[in-house]
Amino acid sequence: MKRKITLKHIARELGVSISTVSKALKNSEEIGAETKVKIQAYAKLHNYKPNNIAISLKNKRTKNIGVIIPDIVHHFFTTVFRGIEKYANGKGYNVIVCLSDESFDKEVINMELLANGSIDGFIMALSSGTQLKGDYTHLKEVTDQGIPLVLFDRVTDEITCDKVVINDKEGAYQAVTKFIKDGRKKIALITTDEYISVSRDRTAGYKQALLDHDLEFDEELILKLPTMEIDENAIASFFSNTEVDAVLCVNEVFAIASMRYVKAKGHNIPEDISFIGFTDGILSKYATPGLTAVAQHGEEMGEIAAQMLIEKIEVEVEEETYVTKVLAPTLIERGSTRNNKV
Amino acid sequence: MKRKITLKHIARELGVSISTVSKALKNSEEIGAETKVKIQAYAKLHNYKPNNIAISLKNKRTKNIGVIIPDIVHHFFTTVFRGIEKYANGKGYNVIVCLSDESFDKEVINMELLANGSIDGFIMALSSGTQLKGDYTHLKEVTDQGIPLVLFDRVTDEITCDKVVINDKEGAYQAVTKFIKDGRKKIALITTDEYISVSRDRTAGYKQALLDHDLEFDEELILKLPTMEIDENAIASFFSNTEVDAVLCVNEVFAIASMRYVKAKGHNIPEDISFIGFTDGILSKYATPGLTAVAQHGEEMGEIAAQMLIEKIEVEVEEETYVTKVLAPTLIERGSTRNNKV
DNA sequence: CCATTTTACGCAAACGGTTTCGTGCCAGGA
DNA sequence: TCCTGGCACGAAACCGTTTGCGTAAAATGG
Repeated sequence: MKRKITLKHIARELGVSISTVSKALKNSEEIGAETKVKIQAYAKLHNYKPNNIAISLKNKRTKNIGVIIPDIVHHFFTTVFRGIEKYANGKGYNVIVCLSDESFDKEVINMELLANGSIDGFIMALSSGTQLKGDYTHLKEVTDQGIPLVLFDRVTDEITCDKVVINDKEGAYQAVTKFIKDGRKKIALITTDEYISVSRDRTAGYKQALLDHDLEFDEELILKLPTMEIDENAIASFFSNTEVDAVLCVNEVFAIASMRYVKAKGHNIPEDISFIGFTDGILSKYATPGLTAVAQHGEEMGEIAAQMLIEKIEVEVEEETYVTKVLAPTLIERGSTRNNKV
Repeated sequence: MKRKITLKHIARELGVSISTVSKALKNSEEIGAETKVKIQAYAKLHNYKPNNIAISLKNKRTKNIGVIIPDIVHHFFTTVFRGIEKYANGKGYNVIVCLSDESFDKEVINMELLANGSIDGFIMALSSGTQLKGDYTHLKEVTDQGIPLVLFDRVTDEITCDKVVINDKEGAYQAVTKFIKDGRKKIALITTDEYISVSRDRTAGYKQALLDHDLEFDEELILKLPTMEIDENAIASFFSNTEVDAVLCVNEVFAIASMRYVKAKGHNIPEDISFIGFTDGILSKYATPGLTAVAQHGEEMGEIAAQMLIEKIEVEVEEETYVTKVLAPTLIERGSTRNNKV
């Protein structure tokens, strides 16, 4: 077992001082050519690599960024993460991921742990627990310490920091407008509880589109599912009691589960009922028929978040400014809406 | 902006030495009750938290584990990651993720970077690039340095370390046996290139099951897709030229794409053709009909890998022993095979 | 040949902790 | 009064690097 070699080993072995070794390896002008060659050769031979931890301590820079997301199993977060990792890696940063599991407590614990020197900045999407509780002191503490923070997707106005979101209201608006253009009149919305910021915005877009096209807003046409898990019974009773010809869902799982139900009941998609779902993930793509979806551009969002964060980490300014970048959603048309290919 | 406070600050402020503060905060018996109370109160008031980096340098323990996987967007890797994160977090470890993107070079670079002190151990699944190249010197170097390593899913015999895999051969065997019991005779296999260890094992299980049930093995019934991306044309030409009544796919995307194609061609599933896919992911669950799948128990695999790794990190033994844990796959029956519910 | 500059390196502090080993002081015992 | 012991704390080494500064020895100049 060849343990890692340090400057000290090289110095002792070659009979020079540690600082000489350090300088020689940085090709400093201070060190004589002969000595440099000797030291560099020895270092290469023994595969010397400086210890990251020691360098971090010295520089107060870890080259790590912390990513805290509710869940990695959701396709959207996964794509965002990939964008973050890609950009960060290109800039020489590593990514530490913590899953909050939608829990306020886990979010707080993980942040505090990482904030004690392990990372140079955070990228995060708020857990539903945090949004429900409305308590953002853990974020405040982090920003107060001067640790850069970028929020994405699930954000809050309570915290002043860089943010990147898609225009959820606009996405819902586009979807509903598409339904209306296709002649739909009874447009339903399947969503989660209001405390999730994105659901709130999407509901607003839904209402706005109805209003703008002189359709009545009807509470009966909205189904709120309290959890991300599929409640088959709730879906069944909703469709039995409500007459609809189009359904907008705030995520693709809701959409796929609903499509499955109405297909089983003998309805045709998109002839009888159209569907649009948020999140253009793998399910939308491979569903039969393909699910028309509001693409959230997760990977791009991740790259932008990472770019904003690293910018804040690396450049010193006397007066910080914060921006909220709003990405435009894109409607990807597939077979679950009228007049389209499979 | 309240910068992080250090022992030095507290010491200076309270007129004691740094070591006194350190000991007081650890509730050492050496320090007088009065002084301890005073120091602890001050620390709490100013929210003192020790710097992780400094502790890492001192202890030569980072409490970080490195996870290197080919891609996070694949459901299987995602679930494994969740298992790892869950277990590791419970043990006070953070997880640094690097994506190799199926590339040998990225895998090597990321490993070398992390190996220089950033992590206490690695958990990884080999990239296809690495398996294709068959070069494992970067793994060897890591283990030679005494850094614990656990491989999962995509493993190699060339490296001596802990491993956790599912019995891929057995999974394929079970699937094919299921087909045969259902009366299928022309059983196809859609797979990737042989250099991926899991594909090789699954192909072996497929062949073995045919042999054991006196069915002829026919090369024509195997479709090899060179990349993970779906090649619609290859699928179309395969099904046009080959008569099959059952299809085993080495991942769910292949299965879903194939099902879609044969459905579009007017065949009924499972009446005319049955399907089974590996990876029991979200697609299998929400497909219509549901895809019968070989569950790989990713989350469990992740937990076990993390457990094995942390065990190796934390306990010192004079003679290391390595085990390969083989998990049993489970066939999850859904509507894509005969005699079953939707 | 002596003074000055340059070369080539070492010392030591610093990053933020932990921990071992002293050490000054006070109390108690003889 | 002197010695001993324990209490309460401080000094310093250490983890692995970086870097400003000091300084011998060599080179240069006059």
